[in-house]
Amino acid sequence: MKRASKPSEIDEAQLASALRGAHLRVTLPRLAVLRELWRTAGAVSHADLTGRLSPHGIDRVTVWRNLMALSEAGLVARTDLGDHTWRFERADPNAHAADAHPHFVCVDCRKVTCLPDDAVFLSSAAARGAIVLEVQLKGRCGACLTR
Amino acid sequence: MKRASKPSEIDEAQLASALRGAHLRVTLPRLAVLRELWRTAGAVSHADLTGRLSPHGIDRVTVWRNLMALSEAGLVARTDLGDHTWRFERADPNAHAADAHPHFVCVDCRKVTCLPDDAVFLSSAAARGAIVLEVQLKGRCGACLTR
DNA sequence: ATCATGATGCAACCACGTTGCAATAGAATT
DNA sequence: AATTCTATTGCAACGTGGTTGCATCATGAT
Repeated sequence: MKRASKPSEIDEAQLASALRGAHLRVTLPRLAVLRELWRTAGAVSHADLTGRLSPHGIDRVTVWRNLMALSEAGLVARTDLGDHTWRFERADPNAHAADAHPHFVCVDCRKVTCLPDDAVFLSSAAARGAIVLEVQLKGRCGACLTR
Repeated sequence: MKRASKPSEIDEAQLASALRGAHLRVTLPRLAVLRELWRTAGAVSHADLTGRLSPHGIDRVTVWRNLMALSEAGLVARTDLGDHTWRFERADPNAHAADAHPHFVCVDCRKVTCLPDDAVFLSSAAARGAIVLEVQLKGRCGACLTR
C-alpha cells in the first residue's frame, strides 16, 4: 500500500490524476500552471501567472493555452471582472455548472458569490426570443461596503 | 436671424448646448461622436464608433478621447460587459442610480442590447447588504438561435 | 482681429490575446 | 526498450483595444 509522506507529493499526484481524468496529458508546464492556481487563494491573471512561470522557461503562450484547456475542462474557473482581463482560479469541486443560478461579483474584492435561483426574476420581456444562459450582478458586497 | 428649419438642426443645437453646459468645446468630431451615440439604440464600442466616423476623417484616438471626455462629463455612460471592451451609450438624463438598466450580451454574435428596467426583478435576497451596480444577462439572442 | 488654450491627427507604443508552424515529448503499442 | 502517433510546446509574428507625446489647428474669450 502506498502512503504519501510529504503533503506536496499528495498534491502532485492529485493534480496529475485530475489532469488525466480530464483527458489532458500530464506535462511539466501544465502541471506548473495547475499547481500555481491550486496554491493561490484568489483569482490570477494570465500576466501574473506568466510572471511566475516564465523564469522556469515556460512560455506565455503555453501558459495561456493551458489556462484555456484547463478552464474548458472545468478544472479552473475563468471569470471576467470589470478590469478587462481574465482571471483564473481553482474551480470549486462542488460547483454547479455555470447553470441557471445567478452570480454576484464584487467589483472591489472580486469575490464571486452564488445566489439562489429566486434572487432574480426575469420578466418575459427580458428574453424576447433569446435564451438566457447566465445572470451576473456586479456591485459592492457587504463586507467591502463596511470596510 | 437664423432659424432652425430641419429637425436635425434642432438636434444639433441641443447637442451643442449639452456640450457647452459640460464646459466642453463644441468641435466637429465631438459633435459627431455625441450625435452618433444619441441616435444609436444600444451600447456601442469604441471600435464600432471609429468604424462609423473614420470615413469622415475622424481619428480613432480623437474618438476615444471624446468618449472619455463625454463619459467623465456624464453625458454618456461607460459600461463594461463581459467582453473586455468598453461600451458607450447616451446617458439617460432622468437616470435612476448610476444608469443601472440591465444589458443582454449574446455569447455568439457579441451584440449588446439594453433591456428595460422592468425586465429584471431583484428579490431582496439578491443583495444581502450589498449594492448592485450592474445587471447583465448572457445568452444567445433570437437572431443567433434561428441562424 | 488677436490669441491662449483646448482639441485634433499622426505616429508610435503597450498590454492582452491569438495564430501558424516546426520541434518536442506524452503515452499507447509492439 | 524501441516505435509511433499525436498532443503539446516554444517561438515568432500578428491583431485589437487602449494610451501617450507632440506638432498643428481652431474654438471661444478678449
